[in-house]
Amino acid sequence: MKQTKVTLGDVARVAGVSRATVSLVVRKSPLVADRTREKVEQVMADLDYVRDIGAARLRNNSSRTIGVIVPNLVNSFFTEFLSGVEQMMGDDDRVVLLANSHDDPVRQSQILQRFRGHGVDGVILCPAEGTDPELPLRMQQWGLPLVQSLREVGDKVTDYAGADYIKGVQLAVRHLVESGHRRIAFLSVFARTSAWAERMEGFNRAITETGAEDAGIVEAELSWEGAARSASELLKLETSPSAVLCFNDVLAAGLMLGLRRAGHEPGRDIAVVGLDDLPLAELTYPLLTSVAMIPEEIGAAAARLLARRLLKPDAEVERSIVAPSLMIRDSSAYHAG
Amino acid sequence: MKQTKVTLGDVARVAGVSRATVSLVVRKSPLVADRTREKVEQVMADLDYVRDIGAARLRNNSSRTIGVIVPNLVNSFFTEFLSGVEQMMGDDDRVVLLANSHDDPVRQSQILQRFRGHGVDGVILCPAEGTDPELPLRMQQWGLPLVQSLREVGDKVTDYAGADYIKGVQLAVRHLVESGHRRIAFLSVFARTSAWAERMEGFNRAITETGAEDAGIVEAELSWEGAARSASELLKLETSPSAVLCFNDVLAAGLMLGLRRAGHEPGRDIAVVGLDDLPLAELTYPLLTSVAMIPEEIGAAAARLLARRLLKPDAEVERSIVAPSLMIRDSSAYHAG
DNA sequence: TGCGCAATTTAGATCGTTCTAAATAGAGGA
DNA sequence: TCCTCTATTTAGAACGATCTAAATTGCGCA
Repeated sequence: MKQTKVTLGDVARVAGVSRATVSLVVRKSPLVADRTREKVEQVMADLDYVRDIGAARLRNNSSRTIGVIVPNLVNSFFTEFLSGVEQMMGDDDRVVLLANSHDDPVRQSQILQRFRGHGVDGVILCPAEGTDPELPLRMQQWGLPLVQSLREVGDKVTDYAGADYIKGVQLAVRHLVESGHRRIAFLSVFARTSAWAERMEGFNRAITETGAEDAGIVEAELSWEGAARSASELLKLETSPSAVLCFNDVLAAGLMLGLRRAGHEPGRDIAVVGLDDLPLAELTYPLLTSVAMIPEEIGAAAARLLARRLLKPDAEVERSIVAPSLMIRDSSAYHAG
Repeated sequence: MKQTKVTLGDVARVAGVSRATVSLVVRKSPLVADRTREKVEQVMADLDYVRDIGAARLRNNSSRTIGVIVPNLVNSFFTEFLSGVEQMMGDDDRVVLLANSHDDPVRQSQILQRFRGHGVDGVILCPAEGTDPELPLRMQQWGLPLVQSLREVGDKVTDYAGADYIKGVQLAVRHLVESGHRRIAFLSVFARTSAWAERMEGFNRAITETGAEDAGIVEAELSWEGAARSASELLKLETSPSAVLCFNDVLAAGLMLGLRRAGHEPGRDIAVVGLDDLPLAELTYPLLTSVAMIPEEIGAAAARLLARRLLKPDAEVERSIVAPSLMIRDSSAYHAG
């Protein structure tokens, strides 16, 4: 049933050369004569030879495999990110080991151990909430190249690919202010990640810069249901905000739902702005004004950073920050009242 | 910089036993004495030993790695599916190699070759449109266990995990008919996959069964923009359908958008029903009536099937079909007129 | 004390590839 | 013809685990 695998040795025997020569052909070495190469390639095709990358790695330490750890696969932000990584790595003939930490640092370390055992060449990590800031150092000691993305722990000790949320939040707030809004609330999340800190920083800066009023910060669970439930809390704020900026589009969409349930029409009675510009921003009603972060591009950038790091392990640490752009739609209108 | 890796031999030397014994401990064999086991485990912890799974596979042919190929990562149906696979495999201490075929059979074969080279234990495949029906046989010849999921090529020659779209479509149509709709159109897609065939079959059966009128079939590109563009075509049907059943929720959401752009209010002037019940079904306006397929569960089922197949390579072919359930919301109302 | 038997442990070959160091071939020059 | 290069090719030892088959240990009992 299970026929024996075709190995280098088989190819060598049939082609009448040594294993070493076939190995050179496989790796496209210029050392081998054209006639020999052609012959060997012919035999490889005839026998349907597939090089065993695991065995190769044992000798030369490159598995052409990288690991990616994301905190969830539900938010399409992460899956688009993943798509970017996978695309770029595939073009480079590398393969992606995927894992989901569920935002749990313990699970995350288990995954890293597994990845180590599989001999991945490097890791792209969006660190789980509560990740030990020492993790990057530990990984350095393991000799495991690391690129952080979307979130970051430690003090800029690794390569990093992300979006400029400070700028992104500023764009959103400026737009609201320019549309006439003065009292702006922020619908945030419980999780204390660098992604959270960055948005908070952006919000505070933007409020100062524009002279608008910080109408209060409400925290919700990171799901549309959580956001919908928080609508009442937002409506109860004694500042009665005329606009709510949301941590991301999932929250924004959920909030619009909750507002409508509470009898307030988003985009008319109260403005809602999201962050990330997920595809769903164009499917909600009213269409959601959001700040595009292009996660696919961030993923591709992370992949590029890792590829570079693998090539030059001692290169200087680099950061790749994708610029945000505001997508004005219908949810952010201002109606005096 | 890169310190040498800790190997079985290192552990053996420090613990004062042979490599073979350490190997037995690693594999939790009952053959080894308790005292020895404890000692070895202590040393493994002290030295931070990580077993090299690639090297192990070379000898025993199990990489504890499986490959998953999906046709895209944008539709959240596939990412939830993926999430189910990853979850189940992770619990089983296996790792997932992820790849995106972009619905291109050529790319798909390249990926399969890569997977072969990496020595995956098996593959979960959602075949790209236009996949050669012989593929499963070829993979069998390679000795590469295969579970198909969500789509299928060949004549039920492999294990398969999917949803019952025939039943799902029937549920949707019956619901529409019971609500008073008589003229029902179907918004389909260009791609001719088994997933397409199944829905068509379901639609035809349901029309016959309920005695409703097949108001026409319109095909669109599989994206919300494509669906939005197709709205005018649907509105031009001389049957003037009172309800449109859509291939999936992405199309349904896009269609609602297109209808509104054309001045028709979905859920009032014309009913819209989706399939899959993606999270976005609860974020659209009006809330989208849809048929839940629980992709995460399908993914888990696919993983279970593959695990079983790896355990018993000669077991009979098995199919695991998740039952659909109708989620009635606001988009499917009937307003006489 | 010596033997049989089960419980542990182990030496050494092996998986498929790459690397090192050296061998061989071929071409041109003296 | 013989020698020196350069261009190709190769034998054999790695890599880190597992497997096989055999060796060792220890215990109970005659």
